[in-house]
Amino acid sequence: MGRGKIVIRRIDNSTSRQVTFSKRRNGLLKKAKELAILCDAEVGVMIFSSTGKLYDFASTSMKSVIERYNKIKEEHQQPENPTSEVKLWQREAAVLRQQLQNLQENHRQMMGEELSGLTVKDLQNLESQLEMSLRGIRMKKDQMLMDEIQELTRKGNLIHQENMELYKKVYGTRDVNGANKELVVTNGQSIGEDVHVPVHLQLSQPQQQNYETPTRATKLGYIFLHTVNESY
Amino acid sequence: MGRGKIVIRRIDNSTSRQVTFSKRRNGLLKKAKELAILCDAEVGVMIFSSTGKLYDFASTSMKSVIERYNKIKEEHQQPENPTSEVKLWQREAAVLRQQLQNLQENHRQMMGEELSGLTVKDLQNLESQLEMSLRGIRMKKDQMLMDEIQELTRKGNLIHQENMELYKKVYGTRDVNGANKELVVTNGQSIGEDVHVPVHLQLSQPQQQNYETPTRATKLGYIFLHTVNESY
DNA sequence: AACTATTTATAAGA
DNA sequence: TTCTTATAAATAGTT
Repeated sequence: MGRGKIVIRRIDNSTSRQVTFSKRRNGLLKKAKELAILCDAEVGVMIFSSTGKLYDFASTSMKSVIERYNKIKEEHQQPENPTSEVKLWQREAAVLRQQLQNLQENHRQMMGEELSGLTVKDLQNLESQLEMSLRGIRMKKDQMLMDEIQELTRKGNLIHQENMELYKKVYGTRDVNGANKELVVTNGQSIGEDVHVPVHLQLSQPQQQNYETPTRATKLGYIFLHTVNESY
Repeated sequence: MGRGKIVIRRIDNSTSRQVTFSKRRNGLLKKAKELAILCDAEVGVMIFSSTGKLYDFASTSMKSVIERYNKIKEEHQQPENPTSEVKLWQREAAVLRQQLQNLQENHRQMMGEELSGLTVKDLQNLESQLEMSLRGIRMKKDQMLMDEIQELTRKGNLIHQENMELYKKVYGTRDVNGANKELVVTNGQSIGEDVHVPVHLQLSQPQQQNYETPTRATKLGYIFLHTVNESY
């Protein structure tokens, strides 16, 4: 229900994720309220953002909802005494510390450190993973550079057109072409209306399989041209 | 969002109320799931129908959600908690949570995910890092495979020598060489005292720069041999 | 924080 | 309950 369809998986971009969180959180809370009113139901909703902030709604009170929940589940939520609260936090810290250690070990392995415990199979998996990451990162980087080039080209064209307009205003339309050359050839190179000539930009280490017998091609005198996007 | 607009007030007709409850309850639970996945949030929803039946969803577990809820509520109830031990542990948990988040972000980037916030420079650094890691991991993997080959060769030689000894004991020293040939040529290939012939083992994707004009080399009839270690 | 083109949810009817 | 369908509502992408 938006400009485009989305798949339900974690949103990578952290800004988008936050924006979506804010929108959908409000939507969820609103719908919870409506359900409670329309259908005479007791509803409780608790939402913790990834930064740990709490957003909640309860049609009656959260205490009541939780108690009713526990009653149905036939469990007991002990009313915290100070001693058990410390223990709670200690357990929390222990869990976090464990997660941190696991992730750190994983991270070190991805950095090519601490490989001693691994089997050949593990190493191969790691290798594949890094190759995949590398491909993604290079693609992203190249795309950014290409976008920048396109943007610069666009701006160049705008300025060029502006110059044309200005020229006409100054000199009229007589002999536009002749005098124009001096204006547009500013940097020893003309900025075309739109650059369609493919440029070989070797932004990343090329993968060998992307080149079909380059030696033969060059031997035959071909000029080996391709756009960056075709490298992947 | 239906055939007609409705006002949010208790639905009088009990059948309609029941039908609407069923539809909207499913909708609410679905949206709760989506929010949790899309935005990496911890979400808990509890719904009691007017007949007292419970429907719930928790992205992690309801126990965890309720505990976290109580934890946060107590934090706010007693901002000046006299037991500083609790605060100590809370701070510890906060620090750990922050470290975990940082590492997770870093890890995702190394996995080629969540690259949207990065500059070209960041991406280049990431790329170099991964290339370095990859080199280390490949070296380690190849070393392990080489070690295994060496170990197998060593064992092969030991067995070979053992066979020689046994042969001597059985047949004495007469005509050792002649009869020996039949014994050692077990697998169509002799296990030498020590294998000094370099073997081309393409254990990893070769880097193009490691090959000096291979086409020319093969054309000239050279057999392109090198040990694995020379690939790096 | 608004805007809107789309998708999604759902009210009503069968 | 379940399906269908017209319409309201939510929201993804954009500005």
